[in-house]
Amino acid sequence: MQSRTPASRATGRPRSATADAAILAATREALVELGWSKLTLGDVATRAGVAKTTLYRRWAGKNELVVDAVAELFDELEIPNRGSLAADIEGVVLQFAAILARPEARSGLMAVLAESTRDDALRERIRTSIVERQKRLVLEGRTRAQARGELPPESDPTTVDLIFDVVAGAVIHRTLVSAEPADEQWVRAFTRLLLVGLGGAAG
Amino acid sequence: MQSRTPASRATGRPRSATADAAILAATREALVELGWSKLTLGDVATRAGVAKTTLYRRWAGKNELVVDAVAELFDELEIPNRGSLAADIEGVVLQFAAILARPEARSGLMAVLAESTRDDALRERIRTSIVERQKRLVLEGRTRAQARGELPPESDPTTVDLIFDVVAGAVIHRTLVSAEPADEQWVRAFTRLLLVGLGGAAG
DNA sequence: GAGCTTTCGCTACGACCCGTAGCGTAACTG
DNA sequence: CAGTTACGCTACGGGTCGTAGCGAAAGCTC
Repeated sequence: MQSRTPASRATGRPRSATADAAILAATREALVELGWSKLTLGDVATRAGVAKTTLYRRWAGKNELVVDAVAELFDELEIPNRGSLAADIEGVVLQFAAILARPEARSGLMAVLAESTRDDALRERIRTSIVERQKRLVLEGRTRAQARGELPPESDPTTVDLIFDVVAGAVIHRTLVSAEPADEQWVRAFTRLLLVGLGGAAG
Repeated sequence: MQSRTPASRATGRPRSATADAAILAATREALVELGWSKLTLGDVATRAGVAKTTLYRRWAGKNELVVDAVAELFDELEIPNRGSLAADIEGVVLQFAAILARPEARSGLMAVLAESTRDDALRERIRTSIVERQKRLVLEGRTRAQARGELPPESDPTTVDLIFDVVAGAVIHRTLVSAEPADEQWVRAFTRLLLVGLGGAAG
């Protein structure tokens, strides 16, 4: 998850785990107060109570640091078992929306995504530490729905990717671009659209 | 569209329209070569062949400049009339994906969106100059589909916003986060999902 | 404990970019 | 012509970057 040397040496003074947590927390705090562009590593170091050099020993730069700081926010996501596919979708989308409503997630996530368009290593870091880990939610929801008979037992792997892009993309666009809350009403309408399509929904 | 004084004065030396175009083109060029974070206004000025002070007289900062530079890319969007709602959607989504495939759109758009989470004026600038102008495509497509009898003649205004978030969000997430091309195959699958929903599509 | 290794906090540094001020010149109006 | 505004250029203080060097601290092995 971090950029330390692959095999941790058995000898010498070990790195402080407390410092790691303090730095990541300070990064999120700075994201809230300053946003991405005005966030400086020197400021983060001061907030965390560590030296600037300590920070540079662990992370290559601002991008990598913010990815790790933001990734922790998404670890709490779980898909609830509410008895129906529609209810399960609504539940997980609301959780996702709640995370994106937090300012440290908003500015941090979009900024590192922007940087990742020009940095393949960074994009891979984002994919493995944030994006790909949440696809399990789609897989789990589909498995449950198939067991209930709500979805055909087919299993095209590209369909999972499509659904993930649609769900995550819609929520992100709603909250970060349109800047409107993804509240219960919106989530219900979105879930209905996702399940029955434009033809079945109110046009 | 730019940050000049509201009423252009009748007296004095007029601002060079050539310089405007050169600066915006230079900004896109710099976005391609350097990306957002390494783009400097001094460099843009040099590329455009103007003085740095000239640039600061017209734009308040990097954010506003990039918004204008990127906004021009989206003006070419049109929804084609292909005879069916599905074909119309596929056509406009492919156009949208083609724009997002360009590096100057990728890094520029995401970066200003990230900044807009902490700057209300910037978000409003993005909404009026980029986002809101493309909602006409959804409205136009729906009107056509209703005339063809493909959609009920209802007209819930929030549905348009929902569809826009779903379409734009999915394409953006596919191209910028998943980093996979929104090619014809993907667009066809997405359109089918949008029209008939999860129940009708292959699960 | 002694000795080794690595991390830590601290200071200092050159390099770069920021955003603005000041100046003389260019372009356009009445 | 005078008046007004934009332009190119130079220069500046202020801030951040990322790194180097130092002595001290914190572990591990013997």
